[in-house]
Amino acid sequence: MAKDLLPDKTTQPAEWYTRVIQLADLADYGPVKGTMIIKPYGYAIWERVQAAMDPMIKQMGVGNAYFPLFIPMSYLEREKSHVEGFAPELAVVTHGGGEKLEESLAVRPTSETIMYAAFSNWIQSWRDLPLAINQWCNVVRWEKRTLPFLRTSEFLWQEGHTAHQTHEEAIQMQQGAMGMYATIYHDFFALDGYIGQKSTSERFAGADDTLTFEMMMPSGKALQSCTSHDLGQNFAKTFDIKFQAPDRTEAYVWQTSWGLSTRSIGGLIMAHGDANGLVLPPQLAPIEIVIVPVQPDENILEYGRKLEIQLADAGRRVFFDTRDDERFGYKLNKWEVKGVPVIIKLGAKEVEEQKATLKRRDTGGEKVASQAELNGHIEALLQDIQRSLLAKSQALRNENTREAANYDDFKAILKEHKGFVKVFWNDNPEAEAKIKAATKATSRCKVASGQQGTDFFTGEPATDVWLFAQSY
RNA sequence: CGGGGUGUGGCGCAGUUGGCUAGCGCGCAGCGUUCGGGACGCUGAGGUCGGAGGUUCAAGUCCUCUCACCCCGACCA
Repeated sequence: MAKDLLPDKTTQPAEWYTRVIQLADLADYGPVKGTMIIKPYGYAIWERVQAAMDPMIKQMGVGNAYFPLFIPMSYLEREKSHVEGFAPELAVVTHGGGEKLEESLAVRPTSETIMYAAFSNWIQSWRDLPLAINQWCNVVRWEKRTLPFLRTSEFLWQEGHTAHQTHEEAIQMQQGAMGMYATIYHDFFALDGYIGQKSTSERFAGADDTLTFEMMMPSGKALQSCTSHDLGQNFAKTFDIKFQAPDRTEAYVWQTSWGLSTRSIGGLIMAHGDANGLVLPPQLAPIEIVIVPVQPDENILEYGRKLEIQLADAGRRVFFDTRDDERFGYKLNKWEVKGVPVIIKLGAKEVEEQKATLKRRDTGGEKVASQAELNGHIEALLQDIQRSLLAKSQALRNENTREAANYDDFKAILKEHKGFVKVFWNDNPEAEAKIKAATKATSRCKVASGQQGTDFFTGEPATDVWLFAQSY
């Protein structure tokens, strides 16, 4: 086992995390603070995410486009709360071609403003709606404290931006996007969390309403894993995005925006990783199966090549590790740290019996399959790994969700366990600031409303149920 | 931005009250022996000590300035 190579995950989570990223060859640090070089193995995971999500985005009627990296400062300044939210973390270009620029340019922290200035020109009639654009790109937010994938100064994401005739249609889009994200997290990342609304102080700068997907990490901290915003008509009014309706009246559009970033990979590493390194869900694994020969023996190699072809023909992402300068044990550890879901061990025994020994990464369990049954076994095994990783994630979430009736309970739970604390609460920024100062926890999302209860902080009647947690 | 810490081959580190040619482990290259859970031997390549200035016969080591990075907080997908 590779245990010795890694710091302990529970007692040294930060060291474990950064070390796994290095050992699994996912990423390296860039020369500028907070930047990272995503290496081919790490980027391949992102490509799997893109391959899964891009068709879903298109299915929602959203087309891919590309908008410029540079945004005139005046654009950002048009929407007041938007610029207030992003100003502290902007990277600004002041010089170009050796000369000081007339107007400084922000490196996009998100693309609402530059897109909506264009939307304003593109939208005249109700026939131009809905307008639905997505872009896969990088954005820059000058973060004070950074960690690879989880919080980097530059990160990759997709951002969807839509404009609609009615508020109902916009809300449907907002919810549709969040539904897609939930599917991606469930079915591909094998991660579960809670979907809900953000509080006044946590919502996106410029949005009327923000939906979020909040996941629990093994450390007891929550990770905001993606968001989907109902922008109302805030940007429509500042960017003058109007259309003429069939009844000849003029109206502002209703807008949404939604994004999922490479932070998701950070969540994946934290949530599924173990003492031996990365554990990848098969759906996102660049390599699903690696075949490792016990010895560089020609009979074994020949048999391995046969299995490799057999699996590749069945559509599996398989890699046959034929390096002859690394020994068997070394290779096993190498691939385990990299989180490959299934390792096939091949030795003289397997060749003779025309079998294969399959070892699953998540549990470490082994079984033997004949060559004839191999494809079926692999298929079932990959599905089972995917399923049980999701179940594990759900169990972690459930075990770390506790209810508190009052502020004392609340503080006691956070102190003892961290995790999510479920409470009745009336959304109130001042109260939230006080709670945060005292406990480091903030509201993560509202998960229910229309119930009967008592605000855990003020003791007043409340109808909304919220989750609080410390967050990454 | 506040508190703490670290800068010496690719990585991890040692280097004493200043003293000779700056070491060790891992990794890397070549050759050989090995090969069912991180093998071993031999040979070899690779650093001018974060940077600048200073003290001294002599600086990795002392002084001044400076830069970078890491960890802990406040800000955040």
